[in-house]
Amino acid sequence: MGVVWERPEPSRRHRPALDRAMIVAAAGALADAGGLDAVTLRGVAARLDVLPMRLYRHLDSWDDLLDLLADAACGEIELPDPPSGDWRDRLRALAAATVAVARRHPWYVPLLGSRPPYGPNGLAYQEWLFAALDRPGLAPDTLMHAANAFLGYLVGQLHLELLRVPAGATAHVPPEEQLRYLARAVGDGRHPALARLFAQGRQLDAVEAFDAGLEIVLDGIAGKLG
Amino acid sequence: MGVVWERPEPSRRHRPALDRAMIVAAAGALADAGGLDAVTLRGVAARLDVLPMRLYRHLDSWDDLLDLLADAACGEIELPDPPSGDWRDRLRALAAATVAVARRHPWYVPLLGSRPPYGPNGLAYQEWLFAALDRPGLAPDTLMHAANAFLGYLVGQLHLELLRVPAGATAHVPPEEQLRYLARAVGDGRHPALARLFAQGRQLDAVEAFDAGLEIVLDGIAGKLG
DNA sequence: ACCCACGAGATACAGTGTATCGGAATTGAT
DNA sequence: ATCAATTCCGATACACTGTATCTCGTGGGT
Repeated sequence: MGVVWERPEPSRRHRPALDRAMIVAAAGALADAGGLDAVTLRGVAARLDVLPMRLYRHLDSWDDLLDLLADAACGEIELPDPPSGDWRDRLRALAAATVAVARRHPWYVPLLGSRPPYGPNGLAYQEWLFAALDRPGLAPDTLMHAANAFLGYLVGQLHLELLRVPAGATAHVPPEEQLRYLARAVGDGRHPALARLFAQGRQLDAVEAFDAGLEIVLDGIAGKLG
Repeated sequence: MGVVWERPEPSRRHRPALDRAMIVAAAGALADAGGLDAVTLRGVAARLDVLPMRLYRHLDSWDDLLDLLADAACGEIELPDPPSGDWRDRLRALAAATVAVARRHPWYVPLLGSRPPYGPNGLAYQEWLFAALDRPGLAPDTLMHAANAFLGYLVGQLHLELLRVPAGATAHVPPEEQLRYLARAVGDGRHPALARLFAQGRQLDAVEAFDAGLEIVLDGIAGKLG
């Protein structure tokens, strides 16, 4: 146990108070640096210069941290206040604010699709969305369906976007080889439609694809809202 | 090391040949039983009555198994051959076949959103989708945007669906308490739109929500396809 | 001034995916 | 048919996860 003299002074009690916000901030920083895999209990604790088990004083479990992290990212989404324009403009603004955060924090995307959006920021987000679509006399079902289509597209497209850019986030397979494989696989004669597109050589730009899809969804919603 | 006599006879060589298909099948069975978390290298090996490291003869890494699993699930999606009806009918059929598999194998949803869809079945799926939308004279960009909107909605909505049904898949929080929390949180006066919907008491049915959203997206696509 | 209870600290455990290494079994060649 | 070579199985070990538990030093209440 060591002798008294060389034991560090118990200057505790003045330690930085360590609250949930600090923990989430540390986790977010780790995620920004190394992706979701990089955020680990011991990692967060180390970044806060604290022993791992101390985090359990503020978290019930690891999943709690993911929920907090997701809601924190959601809180970074800038909801225009007051909302302006017609519902199309408002939804466009909401989508833009959301993708901005998702592209800044790619780790937010899997969380967005896997954690219940019931934190304070998640609720505020939903409130804003429903308020943006609602209008006197609108049938509740129509409202929910429109909001759902919007959210569904948003979440899915963000996932797809993430799948495209590294073109194989799984391993250290160089994107170039991935392309060669695709060319080979698609050119086997049994994928004429894909081969045609592939021959076109037109790479699908992420932001263009997102915007075009969004307009499609908005058009569809417009059909229901009248 | 034990004596020779009590060492089991080396009757090997007649062992079941253990190929990728068996491994994927075992993994799928585990996932069906206990979710994606239940499929683990040692678990799969145990189910095949094989030592864990033997799987590495057929897999380069753990991620490989997830890719194989995703593509296997994708292969379960029944693509009507030949495709029939107009493009709307075809896309509806494709969506229906996809959700059928996703609801049968909930573990497929996260894979769908996180693994590149470039396996043989994934490519076949995409080929079918593009072929279903394509027509002579259609601009390639329009084709891609339509397919993208469709896929984006599909992937996202399936994720949302998964988020709704357990209403908190994260922990053993009883759905009832989750509801009580929501009622409290939404009724704080700062969420009037949500509160209104909540008061309506109308629960969002999964299949109804999916179908309604799909029609919205299809309407939007129709606007682009003319 | 005493006691008690709370929280920090360390260690330990059951898991995960993966690397490595010795030896057995199968294959190919002489 | 015998020997050499190669393949691949079996086991152990490692680094890493999240988490439980147990022991104290410490601070605050009476």
